[in-house]
Amino acid sequence: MPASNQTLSEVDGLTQLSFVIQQMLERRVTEHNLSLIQIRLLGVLRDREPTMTALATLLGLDKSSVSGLVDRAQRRGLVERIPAPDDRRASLVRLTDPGRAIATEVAGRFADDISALLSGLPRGERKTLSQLVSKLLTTLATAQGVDLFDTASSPNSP
Amino acid sequence: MPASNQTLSEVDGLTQLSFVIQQMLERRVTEHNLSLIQIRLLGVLRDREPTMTALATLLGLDKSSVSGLVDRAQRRGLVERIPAPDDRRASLVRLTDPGRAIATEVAGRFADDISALLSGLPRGERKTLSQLVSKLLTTLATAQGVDLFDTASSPNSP
DNA sequence: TATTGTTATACTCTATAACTATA
DNA sequence: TATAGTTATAGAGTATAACAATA
Repeated sequence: MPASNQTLSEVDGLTQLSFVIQQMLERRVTEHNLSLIQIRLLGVLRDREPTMTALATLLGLDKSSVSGLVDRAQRRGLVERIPAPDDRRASLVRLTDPGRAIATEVAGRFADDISALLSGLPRGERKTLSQLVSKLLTTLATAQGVDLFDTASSPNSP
Repeated sequence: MPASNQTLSEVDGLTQLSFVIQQMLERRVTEHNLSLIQIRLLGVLRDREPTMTALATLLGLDKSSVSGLVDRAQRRGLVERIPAPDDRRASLVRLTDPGRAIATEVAGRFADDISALLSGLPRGERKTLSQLVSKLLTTLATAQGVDLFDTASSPNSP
């Protein structure tokens, strides 16, 4: 079933907004000579020390892809591999202090960008927008069983 | 200056919404075994026949990157290079009929996804959300001199 | 001389398949 | 046998630098 006529500009608005936000993130990430996937790696490690396999699941990648990803991040001193205490086959991946600093800084600057974007609206409208967006996301999460509070924002279920 | 306390959940909501929308697009694109940049290429060609250099500007890429991009799209029969009538150095890039069909289908399915997402809100709230989003984008465009009506959604100015 | 486009080269990111070390 | 992780290989996507053809 095709989209109805009346929703066309609603569709375009949300679409363009999502592109604007993604571009803001992209800009902050490239400021640190990182890629989106690299910052996503640092992001999921902020509150986890997963095995390579668990990391692959979190990021929605094959484990071989994660091997290379972690290799490159480790070469830059952003993460480290430590032996898993209970399984001699496995490694745990951990953020280093510099890695954590970068993750925090990028997240902060990006949040500031969004705040600045929102500051274009008066307080009341901002509140209304926020409520509607939350409702949209809640409805979607209910319909699809997605966990909105997982900061990984990965396209797969844990 | 860091973000104010009260805007935190506003920031998260918009951020998550943008990720949800990008994932919807990503899913529609991979259904056709294409990448985001390939569908963006087809998208900008829907109403243009640019030179390689102009295409590079539209997509925000180096011309050498566009050479490869167009090569691969051409190999799949989605675009074609035609000689520029006035300059024997230049080529114009044009969508083929199959390329246009795919661009139209992906755009349509994606628009339907957004419509479905929005259908989670009653009509009045949808209208309000749309107005607020438009206002946000208009304010941003005014501040930055961006053309919101350029479907390329490219991170650079024409 | 300057511009248009391609090519050579190098790197990141991704997946599949084969491998090793351990369980 | 099964699982955790790496490696080999292949391909897309990107940029820089060098180049040929044309302006």
